[in-house]
Amino acid sequence: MVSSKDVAKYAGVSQTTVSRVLNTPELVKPKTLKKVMEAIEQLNYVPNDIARSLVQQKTGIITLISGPLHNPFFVDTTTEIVNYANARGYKVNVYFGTEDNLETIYNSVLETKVDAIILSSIRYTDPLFYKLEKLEIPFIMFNRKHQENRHFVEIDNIEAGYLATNHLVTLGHTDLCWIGGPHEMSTFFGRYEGFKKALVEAGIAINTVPTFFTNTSKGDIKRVFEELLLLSPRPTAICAATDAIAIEILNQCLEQGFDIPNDFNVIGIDNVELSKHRSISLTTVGIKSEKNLGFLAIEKLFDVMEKKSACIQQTESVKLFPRNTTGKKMN
Amino acid sequence: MVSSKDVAKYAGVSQTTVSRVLNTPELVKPKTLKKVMEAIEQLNYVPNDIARSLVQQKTGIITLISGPLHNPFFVDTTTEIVNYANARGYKVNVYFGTEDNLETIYNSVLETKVDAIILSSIRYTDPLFYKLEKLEIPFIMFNRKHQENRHFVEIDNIEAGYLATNHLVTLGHTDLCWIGGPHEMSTFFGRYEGFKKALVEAGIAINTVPTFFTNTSKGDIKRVFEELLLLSPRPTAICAATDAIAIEILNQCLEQGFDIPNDFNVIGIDNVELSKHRSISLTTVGIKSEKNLGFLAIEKLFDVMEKKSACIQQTESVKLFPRNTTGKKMN
DNA sequence: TTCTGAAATGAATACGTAACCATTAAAAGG
DNA sequence: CCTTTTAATGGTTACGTATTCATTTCAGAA
Repeated sequence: MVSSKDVAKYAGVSQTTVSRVLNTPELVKPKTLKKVMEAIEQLNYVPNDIARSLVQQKTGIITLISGPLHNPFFVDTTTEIVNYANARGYKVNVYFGTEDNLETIYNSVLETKVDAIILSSIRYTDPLFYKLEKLEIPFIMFNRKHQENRHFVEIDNIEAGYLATNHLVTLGHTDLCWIGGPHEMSTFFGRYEGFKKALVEAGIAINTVPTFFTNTSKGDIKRVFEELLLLSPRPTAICAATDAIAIEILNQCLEQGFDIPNDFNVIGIDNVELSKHRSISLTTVGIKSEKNLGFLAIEKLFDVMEKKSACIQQTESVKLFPRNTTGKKMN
Repeated sequence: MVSSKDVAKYAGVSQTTVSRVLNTPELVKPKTLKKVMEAIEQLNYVPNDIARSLVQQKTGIITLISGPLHNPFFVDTTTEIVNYANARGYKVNVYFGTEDNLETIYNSVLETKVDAIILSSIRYTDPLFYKLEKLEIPFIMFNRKHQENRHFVEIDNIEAGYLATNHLVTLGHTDLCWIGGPHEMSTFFGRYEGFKKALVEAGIAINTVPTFFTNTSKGDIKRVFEELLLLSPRPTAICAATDAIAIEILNQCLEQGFDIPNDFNVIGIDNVELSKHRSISLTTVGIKSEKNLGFLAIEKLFDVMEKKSACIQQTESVKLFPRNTTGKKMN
């Protein structure tokens, strides 16, 4: 491998000068500059970014721990995060966390020198949070947040759950049901709180309403839907905690020959890009901002990296996006 | 930052011994081992992977240059590639290439020390290929290939185009049309060749068949669809070069109030996960293997990294996946 | 007890760069 | 022409690890 020393020797200058040519060319005489540039060209020299990282104590890498891409929410956020970071000259180490591999990922990440970390997969009481704080590098959580209430960008989950549920109530549904995920995640917890709040307001007794707290894999949701079909009275409206769940419920409904929204109303939360596709056209609740949560988070993360902010605590307001999976209840 | 030297001092041993504790613990006396382990614990020492990379000349990083995730094909492949590499202990630097940023990405990648590169965005005559060969690190292209015909995993694009077209012909369609992308990409080129081959066999004159070669952004496809609606005779069957195109065509059809498959038959190529969703249920042609192209490629890349293979040249066979966007032509 | 070989440890160095400090060359001022 | 600045360059070191080679320690055999 050809190093800056080789270039220096070839050009008849010191390694220091070669370094200067690359980093502060205005400090080197035009004639020497040319000489060195030619040597670089001749020898096909490429600076070693690892060595640079070592001496500068900065890697130019950001770690992203995302949820899996079969959840369309993470398709949207990963896109924004990676593209934004790249545009700012950073590389992005991407991980897709699931139940199984999360511990492994955390260990790997904690042993890797990076300039910042952005993650979504954290649980409300996750000990990882404290390890991240110990690392003393900027980090931010998007979507989910931690009980310590620091370093996060989220949507107003309670309001989101409330708006979604309220929409169904307003359409005349009284037989609702809830399909959510584990309450160790702040998103599922908050959205369910909103669900209950809307039920109370509507005068519906919470204990009469079927609720499912499930893992969010296809198989799990399929099982939930099968259970749901056995309920009596059968719900006419399904409130899903995320678009990902809602979209898989749609899949199951169609699979079984049901008609949406006539047999079931379905509403989600997140307003993912895919929900806008005319084949899906999912009614949902999502962030008011034009930018998605991933974008907002990475933007804020850079603020922290540049010391413009110290600690991010941001909750974005939400609104309803009515589409074709919900409609006035027929009798 | 606490280094192995600090640990050494604290434990009263040499830095060499600390290094041994981490890498070859069987070579160090149990008593010393314990002493050092405790020091590591006490000082909260984490090895610096950058320094390690520098001395070992290997980074544990693989670069992935993928297409954008709004193309569902890359959702599937990115998932497999990242997860496989992670499982094998590698980190993955992810880039999403588009027309605009590809040059920038290439430059960044060429200046970054990594252990291997996997990419899909290459053009048939892309000079990048030669630069990659010069780097002398393992690399592989998936989906698209380069004119040099080395280092790739692809599907049989000609056969794919042929099967898709033939399916429409068999259903009784005579007014076909083709929507593809720029022919500098081997995928689009090959699939169109298959399209023509099937037309010839069906006795349809190629010059009577409308063809669109477009960029694959939503806006571009919308424009194409609007043009298509003005054609006379209006095509009854649309052959899209990729599922991504097909799915956006579906979106446009529904947007305009058309019914699928009655007003238009639509077929894609790639058999992406999303095409299986019941709301989409896209007829398509895809790889016969259970594994997707991304998985096959990353697997092969590891073979190369481990010197099990020198140069990959793999073309996977394909088959038809009939679903609900095509059907017998009604009169 | 002494010798021999293996086991355990340490000292020095390399990896390739940027940064700091020292030095030389050139330009400006009297 | 000499002095004083300023521009341009070079020598040396630090970053934190793994590796190579040399040295010490120790157990077992003679």
